[in-house]
Amino acid sequence: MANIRDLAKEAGVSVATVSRVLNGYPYVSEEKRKAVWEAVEKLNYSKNIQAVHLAKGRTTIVGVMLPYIHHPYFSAVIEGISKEALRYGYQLLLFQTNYDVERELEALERLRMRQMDGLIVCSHEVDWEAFAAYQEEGPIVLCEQVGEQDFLAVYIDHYQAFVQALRYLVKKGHRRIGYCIGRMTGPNSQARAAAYQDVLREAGVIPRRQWIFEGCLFLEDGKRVIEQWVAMEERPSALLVTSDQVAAGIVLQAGRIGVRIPEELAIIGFDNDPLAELLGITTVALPHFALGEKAFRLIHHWLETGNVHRKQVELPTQLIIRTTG
Amino acid sequence: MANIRDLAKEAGVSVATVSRVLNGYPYVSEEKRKAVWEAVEKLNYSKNIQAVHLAKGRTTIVGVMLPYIHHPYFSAVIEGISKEALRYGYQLLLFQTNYDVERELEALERLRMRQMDGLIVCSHEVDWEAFAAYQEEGPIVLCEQVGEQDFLAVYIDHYQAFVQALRYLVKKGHRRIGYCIGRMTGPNSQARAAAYQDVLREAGVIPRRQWIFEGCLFLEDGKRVIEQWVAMEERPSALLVTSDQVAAGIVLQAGRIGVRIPEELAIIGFDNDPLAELLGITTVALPHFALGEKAFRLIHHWLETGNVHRKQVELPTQLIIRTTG
DNA sequence: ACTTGCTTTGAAACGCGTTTCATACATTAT
DNA sequence: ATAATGTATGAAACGCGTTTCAAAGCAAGT
Repeated sequence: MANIRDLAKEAGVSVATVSRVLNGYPYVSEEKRKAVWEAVEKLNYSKNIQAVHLAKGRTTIVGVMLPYIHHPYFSAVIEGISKEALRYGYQLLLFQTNYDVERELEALERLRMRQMDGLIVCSHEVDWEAFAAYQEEGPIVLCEQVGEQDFLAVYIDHYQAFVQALRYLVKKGHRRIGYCIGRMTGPNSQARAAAYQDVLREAGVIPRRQWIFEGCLFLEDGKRVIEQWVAMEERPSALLVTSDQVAAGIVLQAGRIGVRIPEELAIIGFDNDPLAELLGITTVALPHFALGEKAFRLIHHWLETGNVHRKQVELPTQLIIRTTG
Repeated sequence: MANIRDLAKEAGVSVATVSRVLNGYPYVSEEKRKAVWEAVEKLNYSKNIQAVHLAKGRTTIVGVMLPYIHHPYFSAVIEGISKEALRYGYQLLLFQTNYDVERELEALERLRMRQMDGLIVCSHEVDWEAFAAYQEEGPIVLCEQVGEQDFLAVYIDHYQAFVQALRYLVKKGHRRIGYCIGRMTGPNSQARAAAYQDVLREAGVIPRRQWIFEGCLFLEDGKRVIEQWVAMEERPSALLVTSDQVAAGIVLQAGRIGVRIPEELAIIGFDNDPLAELLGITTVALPHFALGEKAFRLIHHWLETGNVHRKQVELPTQLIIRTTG
């Protein structure tokens, strides 16, 4: 394939003139501009974008680090990120790490190698020290609460969301409360664990470790939870479920085996998935799409203005009361 | 940041020697190899990957063209693609086009500009001519049936899947059959339309245009469909629904408004989503994850071997009989 | 008439890593 | 002893587009 020197030769001009024409810069005569476009046509020329990125010292690519995609949270966040990326003419490069620390470090290394201009971290296993170490390489946005740490972040206050839902259950009279969660590690999960401890102590109730159901990510996990619940001698009367998909699995399977929701077991989900509406699941709406939108806007703002002020943006949640709790 | 020439100077060797060391090539003395690594550490050196891609004339990136992510089909396909990409050390660059022809052409242009080594097309609006025009630029895999066209493809025979499901309904005695679908354009949708025409004629039944429900992508769309069905004077007794999410929406909303499934309306979904199992939806299992896996493997095989034989791979489907049909 | 600013154009450096080819020396085979 | 092959190393070209700086000419202002 033809390169810019071939093109210049064909048009009878210099490579600088060709570059001016291709990039729409001024100070080129009409005659020479025309000759260049004719040469482009004749040679079927396209720029090599690797050379452009090398010469300019930047790309129009933002990396996205996430464990996997096929989960409503991650696909909603990416949808939000993508909407803004399209708007500003950026591409997204996926780093699907499956919570593997080596892979997460590899993604950070790619930022350093200038494969992309910034990185959005949807969820991770690696310590914050790793992000701190790579901060100088380009903007990194974390989609989690980072406390006093000097990171760019956009987050949902899962602690407060959990507090709100737990207090609602306590107010309804529940004293035997458990919860379902995807993972126990990670700051979002630890915030929820802290809220659980705090609110139950506040209500004078001892939290029960066996009423915490881990590894709850998908619909099928909800099925497993209700079966475990049935098998318990002493059962919680309410469950907070950190995914509407899982809550739906619980509600649907409860219907099949005759467990009455909310009489025997009250369910509060999170996300406000369409399934929650159709199944009447009380849920805490989490703005995942907006989280993605904001994460991209933070990176874009940094890249456009060079403003390296690392701020944290909180997004609101909302308890939506339906029939399951 | 330091470049390879800085590094060479620091180590007291040539850039060729540095390159040999960094890439693990032979014919470098131990003494000089050591000096290079010490210089890497001292200067905190990382390669610029744009320069590597330019020099080598290839990347380790594959593009993925899709309309949006937040849909079970697309997120399952990407999961399959990602699994294989990780395995072979590739990154995925997303092109979320929302069926916009300009954006789809832009993605093809990026292949030509060598932004990535190949492109997987999950779904598209642009004509096959566009893909034919860009075929010389690198491997393009289409995730659809391409007939006699000379494209690399991996596909599910939606025509046969529809035929199988329709014949099953006819065998059960249904004569008033409709279907729900996401889009009417695109080869997958046209294959289903053809199957609908063919099987109903074969059964001596006139197909009804008003029993075809378009724009059915998500759960909420299922809710709308059942409400439209209720409002019909003459209603189909069975619906094929090309997404289990939509089928679930129909089944759940039918439950809420007192429509008996399958007595009043038989439902057959597609995908074999976990929701289908929990709701007892009869469904045709579609191997979307495997589709993604295979699509990536086809591209990878081409890139590794240079074998440009454009084959088409069909993946099987399976009717799973539950309670809704 | 002279000075300043704008326009036009191209040579060559810059961005940065890989690869090729030449040179010199050492080892092995004949 | 000589030829062939392997080892070690570096100069410079290659991959390809952007940008800078110099040179020349033209127009406008003083």
